Amino acid sequence: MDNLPLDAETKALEAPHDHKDELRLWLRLLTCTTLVETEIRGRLRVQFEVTLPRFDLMAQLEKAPDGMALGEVSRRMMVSNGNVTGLVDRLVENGHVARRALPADKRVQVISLTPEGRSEFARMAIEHEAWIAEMFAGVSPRKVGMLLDLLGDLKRSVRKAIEDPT
Amino acid sequence: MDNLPLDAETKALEAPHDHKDELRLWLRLLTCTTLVETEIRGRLRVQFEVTLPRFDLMAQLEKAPDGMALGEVSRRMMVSNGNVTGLVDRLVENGHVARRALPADKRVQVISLTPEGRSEFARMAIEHEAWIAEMFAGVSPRKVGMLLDLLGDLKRSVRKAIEDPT
DNA sequence: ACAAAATACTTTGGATATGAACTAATTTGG
DNA sequence: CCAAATTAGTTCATATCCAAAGTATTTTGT
Repeated sequence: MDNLPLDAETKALEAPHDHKDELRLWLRLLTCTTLVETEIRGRLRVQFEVTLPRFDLMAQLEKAPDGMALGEVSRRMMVSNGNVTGLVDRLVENGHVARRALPADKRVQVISLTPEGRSEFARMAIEHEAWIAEMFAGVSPRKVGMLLDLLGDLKRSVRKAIEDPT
Repeated sequence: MDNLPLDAETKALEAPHDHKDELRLWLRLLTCTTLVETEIRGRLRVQFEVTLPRFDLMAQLEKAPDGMALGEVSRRMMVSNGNVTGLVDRLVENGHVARRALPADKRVQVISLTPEGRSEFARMAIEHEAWIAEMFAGVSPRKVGMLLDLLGDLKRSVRKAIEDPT
């Protein structure tokens, strides 16, 4: 009934683990993200009367002083084009963002922070960084470094699985 | 102009790092989560015509054979009460979930999977686990274990920061 | 007992989000 | 050149999502 040696060898070679740990890891990753995101969302709303998606969009623009095409924003934020259109509409309306058509290619809308948007973002970004530091304070710098590395591996793995036809 | 020894000691004692790594870690965490979430959402839609929030809710109910109060679902999913109300409405409508009032406390709505909901979820859960395994395949089991530990630390740190008045 | 506080959920109004269909502008192939 | 394909955004319908206000029910304090 039992031919243990063969089984053991098969086991060792074929790495039979059942992926429960991977599933647990995914759920834990999601929990961490949701916890941080919910807290940040609330603080941004209370202290700056801004939503998280708007803050994220402004953060993208801060890194591009010469402005950025909507499609580029959409790719970087990993959200749909239609989503960005609406987000930008509201940010233009409240004066944080300016949009201009590119003369060379009239399909392209380039957006950038207005001076008011830039200074408002600067205020928010300082607080935002402090909030993250506070929430991550219980993890040593060494462990933060390890997490950066390991999540880098994870990111590569996920991207590969998504892009490859398999 | 420079009293280096003092500065150096102060530096060492007061942990002078500037939290840039923590910020990078947060952004990387968010990227990983978004990548996985977007892919899972798409596959659930194409292969099972179900949305991710509905899948998540059904996953909660699967773990509670005797049903669960709406508030408990809301807490576990970390979403608002009103959100759950609408989600359950639609899941009841399509026959995956049943709701009943608790006789002992008429405020409480207990929901549970219907037989159809349970078998449909079983089909989806098998695929779902395989998708995660596929996406995480590039990370060794050892690193998966390390990530589980480190994200456990992170989760505790974030929870502490959120709950404590500081 | 019973008014006040707390609890469980629903409703409401507004902001995200998506995918698909659509419009306008540019590139490409022949 | 110019029709066909591509590209960049917008619009549309629908589904989340939240915070705040509202409703019904139960518990509490006295």
